Amino acid sequence: MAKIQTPQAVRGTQDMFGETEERFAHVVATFERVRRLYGFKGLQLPVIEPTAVFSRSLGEATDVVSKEMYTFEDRGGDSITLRPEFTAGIARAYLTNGWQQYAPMKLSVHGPLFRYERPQKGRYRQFHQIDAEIIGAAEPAADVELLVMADQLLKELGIDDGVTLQLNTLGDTPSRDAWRTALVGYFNDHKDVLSEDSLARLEKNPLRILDSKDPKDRPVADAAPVIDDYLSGEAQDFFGAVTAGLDAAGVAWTRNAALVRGLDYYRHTAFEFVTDRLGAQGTVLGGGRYDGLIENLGGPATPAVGWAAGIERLAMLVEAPASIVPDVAVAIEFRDAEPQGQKIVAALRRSGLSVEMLAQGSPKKRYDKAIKTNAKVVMSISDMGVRYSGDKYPDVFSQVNEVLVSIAEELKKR
RNA sequence: GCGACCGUAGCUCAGUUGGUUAGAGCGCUGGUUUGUGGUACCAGAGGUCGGGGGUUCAAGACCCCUCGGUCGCCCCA
Repeated sequence: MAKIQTPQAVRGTQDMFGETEERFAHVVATFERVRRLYGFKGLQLPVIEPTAVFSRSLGEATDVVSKEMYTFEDRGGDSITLRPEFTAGIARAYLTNGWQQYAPMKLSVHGPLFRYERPQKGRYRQFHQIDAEIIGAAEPAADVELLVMADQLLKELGIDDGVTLQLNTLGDTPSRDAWRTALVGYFNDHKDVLSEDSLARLEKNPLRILDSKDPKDRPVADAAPVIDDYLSGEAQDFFGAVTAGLDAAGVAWTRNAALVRGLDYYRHTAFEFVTDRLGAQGTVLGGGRYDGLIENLGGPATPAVGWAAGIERLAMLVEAPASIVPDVAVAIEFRDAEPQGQKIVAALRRSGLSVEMLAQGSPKKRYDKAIKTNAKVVMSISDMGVRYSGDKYPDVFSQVNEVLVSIAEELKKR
C-alpha cells in the first residue's frame, strides 16, 4: 500500500491558530467596534470579480495588475480574478447596485485578498485587510473623518506609539499631471545617476522614484520638484482643510512630500501610518482620495476616499490578548462518575459558564489536565464526591455553587 | 522576478574532520507515587533526517536539482 504524500498548504497562505488567531480576531473585533462609532456600515463582497474590475481601475501598468493577480478562466470562459484589494470591488458594487441613491456612503469591509508575491515578514499571498471608504463625499471633512477613525483604531489597538501618520497631497488631476510631467523631465535629465530600479520606474511609475530606498537615488530624489509648486489654489485649500481638521481633532501627523501611492487612481490626500517595527513592511495602514476611480469603471464622476490596513501587520504589533480560559474545568477522576459529570457540566453550561470536561486518559492524570486549562474554578468528581475550589473568582464560584444546589434540590424531589 | 540563510520525532533542538542499531527536553499514552494536589519516578508509542539524483567502501553531514520556510530587493497593507 503506497502511502500518499500529504498535500502542503499553498505557499504564502497561513493556518492561524492559538495566539496568532486570537491576535487576528482581536484586530477585527476592535475594527468592528470602532467603525460603528463612526457610523460606517458593514459590507460583504465577493472574493472573485470580473478581471476588468481591477485592470480598469488599478491601471494596467501597475505591478498588482500586470504580475500579481490570481486570474483564471472559469468554466463559462469568463476571466475571473481573486480580489487583490478592496476598493475596486466596492466601487463596482456601488455602481451595479445603484447605491448612488445612498450617497454619501460610509462603508467598511474586511476579509481575504490575494496577490502572487514572494512571501516575507508581513507579506502573504492570501492576506487580510480591514478597509473603510466614504463614497460620494467631495469635502475634506470626509478625509478627516477617515483619518481620525484610523487614528482612534490604532490607539485602541494600543499600537499608536511607534506608528506615525505621514501625510501628503497629490493635488487634483491638473496639478498631479503637471507635477508628474516635471518629475519625468527632471529625472530624465539625471538618468546617469539613477539606480537600475529607478530607471525602470521612470518608464512605469516615476512617482515611485521619490521614495526609493537606494542611497544612489536619494540626492536626486530629494532635490526633485515638489508637488507644492504645482498645486492649484483649489488643491492647496483642500489640503489645508484636511490638515486643519486633523489638528482640530488632535491627530498627530507629519508631512512627507515624497509619499505617493502605488495605484494610479489616487488624487489629493495620500497617507500612510508607518512603523519601523515590522522590518521591510513598514506601512500598517494606507490610503487616500480616489476621485477618478468610479469614472474609470464607467460610472458618473464620483468623489471618494478610503484606506486599508493589513490585519496580519496590525496583529503582529498588538500585545498578545489574554488567552481565553474556561470558567470551570471538571475532572472526572472515577470512571463510573461520567454520567454524573455530564449532568453537572450540561447544567453549568446552560447557566452561561464555559466548561471544559476532562474525562479521557488515565483517571489519575485528569486533575492535572484540569489544572493546566487555567480554569477559574477546578472541580473534581470522584468516588470521594464532588469537590471544587476557586476562591480567586468569587462570582464564578458562587454561580457554580448555585447550579450544584439546584441539582441537589432536583434530586431530593424524586 | 532577483539575493542570502535555513529544512533531523507532534514542538524546540543536539548530532564533533563523512564511520556501527539517529539522541535530548517538552508534549503524548499507560503505570507507580502524592491525595485539594499544576509533584516525582518507571515504561511506551512516535523519525524512509523535506523530496529526487550524485560523489564515496560508507552520507543526516559533501555536490546538483526540486519543494517549502525565514529575511532582504522589488512591490505593497
